[in-house]
Amino acid sequence: MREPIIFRKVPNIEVLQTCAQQHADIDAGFIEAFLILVHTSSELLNAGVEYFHEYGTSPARFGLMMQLHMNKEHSLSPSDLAERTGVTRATVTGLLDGLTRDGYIQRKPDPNDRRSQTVHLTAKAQSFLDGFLPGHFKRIQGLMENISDKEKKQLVSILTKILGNLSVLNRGPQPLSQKK
Amino acid sequence: MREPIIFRKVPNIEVLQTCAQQHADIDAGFIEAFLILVHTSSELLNAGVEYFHEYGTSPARFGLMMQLHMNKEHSLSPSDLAERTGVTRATVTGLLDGLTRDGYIQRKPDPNDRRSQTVHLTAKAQSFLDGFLPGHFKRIQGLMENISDKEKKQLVSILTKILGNLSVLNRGPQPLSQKK
DNA sequence: ACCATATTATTAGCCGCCTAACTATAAGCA
DNA sequence: TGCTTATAGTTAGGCGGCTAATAATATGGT
Repeated sequence: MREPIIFRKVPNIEVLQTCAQQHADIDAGFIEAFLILVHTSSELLNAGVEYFHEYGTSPARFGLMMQLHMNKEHSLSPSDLAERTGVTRATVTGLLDGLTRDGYIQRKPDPNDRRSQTVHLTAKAQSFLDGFLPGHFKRIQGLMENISDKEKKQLVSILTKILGNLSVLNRGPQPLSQKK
Repeated sequence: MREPIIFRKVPNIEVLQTCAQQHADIDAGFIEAFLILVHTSSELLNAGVEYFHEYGTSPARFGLMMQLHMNKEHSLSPSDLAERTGVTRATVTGLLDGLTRDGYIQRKPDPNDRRSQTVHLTAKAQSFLDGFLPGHFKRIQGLMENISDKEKKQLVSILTKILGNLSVLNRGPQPLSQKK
């Protein structure tokens, strides 16, 4: 089976780099580090997709089920799920359709708000998660465990710095009045 | 505009972690580092998607155009493009359809092999790339440039280690005979 | 020279993501 | 009270991934 691609294998790791070299004032080292970062993560995610697939599910579905699983009441509204997993409500609708069809969740009308619903895990989903989670965590741990504590700290610190750059860049030159 | 999501915002950064704590023999620190890695990269990619979008293109289309741009003959077959960008030929067909429709590339029959084609950048694509590339590289550099050389090396070394773990895991217990 | 096999591009259909538009309901205010 | 505005979920349609199947053409072995 071909590995799924989350975000281009690597956006042209050598190509981009060769090209970068033709531009003065660009340090190819930065570009390289960036590409390796993106590449590694994309490989991790691709492998994850395959792993989920072997267990008959997907990252998207798993995300929803985990949110329900971890919630006190074991139920949330579709809007909540969208908010917590970071996708649109439209996307959640589609995913819930599939999960319902396959018997992992159930939608019930919300007694307090007739626009709204509550989503519940079925017994099938519960037992799926019980079987799936230990291996899932072990797998992730296996991917990281020859990383020393010191390296772990370095990694987190560097990544945090990069994330910071991103949000500076995003919030960029903000409009002065943020009208509400 | 809502930020696009490449791979779930973060696969439930606290949720997964809280849950991991309930499993003995799992070090939540590893899970955390993993999630931050994936999260950072996903944010970088999401921001990238937006940036490409502002310029009327997408990472996928950019990838193809770059391959053509960097190639000596300034042309490649769809199969080659698929191979180099790491997506299926079917995906390339679709992307080329769009790029053709919008006037960035042209398909020509391959004189040597009647199954095959050669894909060429148009003048429009050339001038698009000329205008786009410098800012593109500068943007990436801006995301990385408060990372010291030492940190850059640490980052690359750690990521390489993780990549290594992945390929060990993938090639896992290999069948003894690799039948061609 | 021929037939089996491989390769090229395309198609059809699914998934997960998006935006935009719609319906129904709730909430807030004049 | 009734009108306006906001919110919940769905739908429709597009994009970029994928697999599997297809037609046309090359290639290789006997």
